Amino acid sequence: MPRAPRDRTQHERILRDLKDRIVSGAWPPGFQLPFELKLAEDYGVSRMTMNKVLSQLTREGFLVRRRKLGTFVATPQAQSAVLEITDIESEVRALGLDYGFALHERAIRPPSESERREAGIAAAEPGEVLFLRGVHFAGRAPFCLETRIISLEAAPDAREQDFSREAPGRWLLERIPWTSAEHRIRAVNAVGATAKLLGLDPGEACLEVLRRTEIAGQWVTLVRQSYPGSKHQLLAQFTPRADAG
Amino acid sequence: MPRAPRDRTQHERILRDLKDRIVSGAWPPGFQLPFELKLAEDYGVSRMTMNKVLSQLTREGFLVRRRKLGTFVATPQAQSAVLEITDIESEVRALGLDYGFALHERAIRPPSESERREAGIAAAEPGEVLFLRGVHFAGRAPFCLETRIISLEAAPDAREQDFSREAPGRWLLERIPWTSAEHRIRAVNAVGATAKLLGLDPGEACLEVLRRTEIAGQWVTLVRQSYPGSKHQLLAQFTPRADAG
DNA sequence: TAGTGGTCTAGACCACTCC
DNA sequence: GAGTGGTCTAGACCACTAG
Repeated sequence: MPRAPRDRTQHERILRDLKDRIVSGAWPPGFQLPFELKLAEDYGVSRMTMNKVLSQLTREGFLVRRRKLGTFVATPQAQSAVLEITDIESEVRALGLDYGFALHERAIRPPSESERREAGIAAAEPGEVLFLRGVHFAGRAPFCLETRIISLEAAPDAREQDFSREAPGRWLLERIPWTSAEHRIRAVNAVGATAKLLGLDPGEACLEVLRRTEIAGQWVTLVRQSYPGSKHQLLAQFTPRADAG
Repeated sequence: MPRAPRDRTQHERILRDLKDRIVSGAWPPGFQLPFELKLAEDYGVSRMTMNKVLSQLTREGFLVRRRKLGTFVATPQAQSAVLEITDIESEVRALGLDYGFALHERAIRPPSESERREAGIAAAEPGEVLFLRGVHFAGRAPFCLETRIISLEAAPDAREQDFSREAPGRWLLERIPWTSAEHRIRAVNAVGATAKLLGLDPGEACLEVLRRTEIAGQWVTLVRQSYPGSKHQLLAQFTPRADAG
């Protein structure tokens, strides 16, 4: 056939076709596909186009390719979920609620011992950090308690910034290009100030997200966000696998 | 220059170079790149190779491309973390601990109302599900309480399977190719059977992961995993953005 | 209408790996 | 050595969109 009838592009149509065969089980794990050149002929495209499709399916984890041996349907192993975490203001507004932020503490000081450890700051580094603590509101209800330190070396402009109304997360997001970060997610019992600021009874379960962001190996910010456990849940959407990048 | 000296491939070398410029801030958000053809000439490659690089950076969220206008450095917005979730046995063994699984309940029955709702089973569907509840052990300590239902339509072999020793997660993972799934992560206070099976005092915080897996639109399994909050945390590694797939 | 990105081709050379 | 995937080229046409 010379050309596809109603598909957007050639490789899209082939991609869909191959995925269908794999997820339907018609091509089970371990199945050997025809060789690249043969597939290209079968689908009536050039080898380059076929290669594009097969490369993408390999990146996505559907296929395994080995020189001289051929192309095989992969055995599913690791599952990678993509956890989308927008800034909290967007999250609250997406719920159709008014958003607000109230700053409770602000200080410029050297990082504490535990902060050094968690942010990965070398003991030799003499710099100061901007410490912030505040509450995000959804409507009139506390939505999230945020405790954060910001590297004044990575973000010197933060020193002059007034975060009494604007949450630091979005401010940073718009200015600092981050390259990597790390999440730790755990459940804790709310105690003391955390419980009080979130309007919880002591002992209620909280979802705690600890995020460390860095740019090119240097830490930018370390933030701990506590959500009332009963009122919040993180959503993660699965994809077959992350690409190698 | 006719050819690169010591880089694996042309597009790898260009990819690295462009990423460096973006994350270093030399090309800030909003910066307009030279046109594709110009870049290809500058780097001494064909337009196809250059396009491959620019397409990948666009998929990864570093760039935004618009016909007629040009190519621009993207403003970072949504952060997507890749949450790697291996099966629990691997997780436990990675900690250097012995792994064990103990099945507490097993039943074949129609899904309950709430299970229907959470798994997305149409009321019309008459099928039965395999219900399982068991505890994963790390050494002698309870590591995770798992409550699961499996679609006997999607996985008919599960009916004959004895899960008294082997956890159903890995069994499924090796047999059923999944196409998508969804996570809900929240914190709850342990009560009743959950607390007892995990060896917790009532009221202690638990991390609860609810996962729904499907293949080609049909649900396969719905599982609720409860971890003692104080002893477990999820780790998520950041990447700049997920590709569109 | 003109210029950009989006896609595709036919052919080529190389690298790896099994035989 | 032979056959596979990995990469690259030079050129082409198309689709979208700003002006």
